[in-house]
Amino acid sequence: MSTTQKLRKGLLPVKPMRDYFQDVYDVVRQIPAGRVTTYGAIARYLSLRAGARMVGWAMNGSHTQPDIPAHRVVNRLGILSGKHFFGSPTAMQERLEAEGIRVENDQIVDFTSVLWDPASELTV
DNA sequence: AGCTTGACATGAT
DNA sequence: AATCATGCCAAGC
Repeated sequence: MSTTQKLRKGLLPVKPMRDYFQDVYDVVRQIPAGRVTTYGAIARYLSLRAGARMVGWAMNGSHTQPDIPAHRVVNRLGILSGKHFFGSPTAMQERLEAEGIRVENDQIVDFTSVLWDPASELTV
């Protein structure tokens, strides 16, 4: 059970806020290559009251953690909203394409078929 | 010590 | 159907 989930159930007295950043990273790390997920999906899976925006904020710190495939997280429309935060404007797209995901005009082609929803794919 | 601003999402208009 | 408005919470200013 994640730290956030424990907190929600009252199993933890307080939640150091950085911790749900870790939860987010843990989920992101589990995204299979060639699949993507959304900020909202992660937020829902972790029962984050904070919502999707905080997931995005969490990802802001992901560059410190090397093993985070941040390029596999996009917004609910399949748009590469975070590409601006990669080294080059095309880095995110190139990484996705390297995994077999087609990207057209900053948007993932056939988005729904590559979508990986942790709530349904990751057994809870 | 407020006020604005987000790698978002959803409900209301 | 397509905007507009709001919730969420942390940081920057």
